[in-house]
Amino acid sequence: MSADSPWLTDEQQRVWRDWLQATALLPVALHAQLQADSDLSFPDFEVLSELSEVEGRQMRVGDLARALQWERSRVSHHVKRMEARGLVRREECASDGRGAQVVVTAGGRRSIERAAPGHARTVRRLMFEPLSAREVALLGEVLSGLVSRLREEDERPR
Amino acid sequence: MSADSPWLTDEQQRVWRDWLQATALLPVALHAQLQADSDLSFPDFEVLSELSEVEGRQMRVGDLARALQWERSRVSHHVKRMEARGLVRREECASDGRGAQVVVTAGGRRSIERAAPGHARTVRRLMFEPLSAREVALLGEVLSGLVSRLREEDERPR
DNA sequence: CCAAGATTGGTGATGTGTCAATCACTTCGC
DNA sequence: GCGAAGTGATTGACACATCACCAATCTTGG
Repeated sequence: MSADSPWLTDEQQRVWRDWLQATALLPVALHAQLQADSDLSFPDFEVLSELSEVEGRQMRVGDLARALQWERSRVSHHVKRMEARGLVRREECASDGRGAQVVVTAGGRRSIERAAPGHARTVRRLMFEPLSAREVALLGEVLSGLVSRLREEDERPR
Repeated sequence: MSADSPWLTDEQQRVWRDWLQATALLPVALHAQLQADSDLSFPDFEVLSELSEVEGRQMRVGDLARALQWERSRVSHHVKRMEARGLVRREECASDGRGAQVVVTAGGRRSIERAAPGHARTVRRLMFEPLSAREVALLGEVLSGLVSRLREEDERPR
């Protein structure tokens, strides 16, 4: 698979491997930190972060899905598990009978407050502090280009 | 969570979001391409790639795990599923009674041969071709630094 | 008003990944 | 040789993600 078709140059090959490695290992590191400081998984943390940023610490399922860029059903499943662990609560929505509000519980709030500082520190330590300002800027450009290509790709009728 | 503790600068915030986005969307794009050309998932593809590179297209479970940097049990589960779909076969190992060889079947070989060119094209198109040589080089440096920090992190007694 | 269609959220099935435990075999120290 | 420890691989339980589908509700054109 390396000689027959034009695969990747050696350098590209190295970069690609490192990309795969990094994208595999970073979640592991973040998960480990979250577990050390709290009982949250990374997805739990994302949900609670999003909810914590709004007035009342609650949000409709669909809005949460849009904010996180998750599928609705993923939110639904995940919220169910989080509810079972007492991190959030579901409430009926007054204005729309179909709707559901996801509300952070006191326990959920405690968890994310315990987890957040270490999480921030870990992201900074692993990802940003070792980079120069120029590197951060360039990485940003590369990633934002990549993201926009990936979004097009995603929209694309197949 | 943004004002109280020193979280991330606005720029870092943006880069971080794009990182998360990119690492979420790229697998989706690769998966879509693989499904279009073959019946393989990305992990299937990784397994078959690794196996295809060695003499006899077969490997011990543990060696496969090391090559892919997967947990043994992940390999075991995954190989079982692939075996059910006729992509690989397990064989007893002659030299070590505990061991098992994972062998690519004819069907597995057909699948990866159908999938590989499109996969390579997709990686190049999305990841590399839009980047300048300098960007590739810099991305490479950033990633390899990140990977080595993550590896240390992973070793670290906790 | 009301039937048709869209939207919201949830469910079950399936595939995937981790962890802890287990089983079978090998190796090592005596 | 032989028991203890180590190693290779599998398993089961669970967390997570996606997909296809469904029920309830809302909205809208006639």
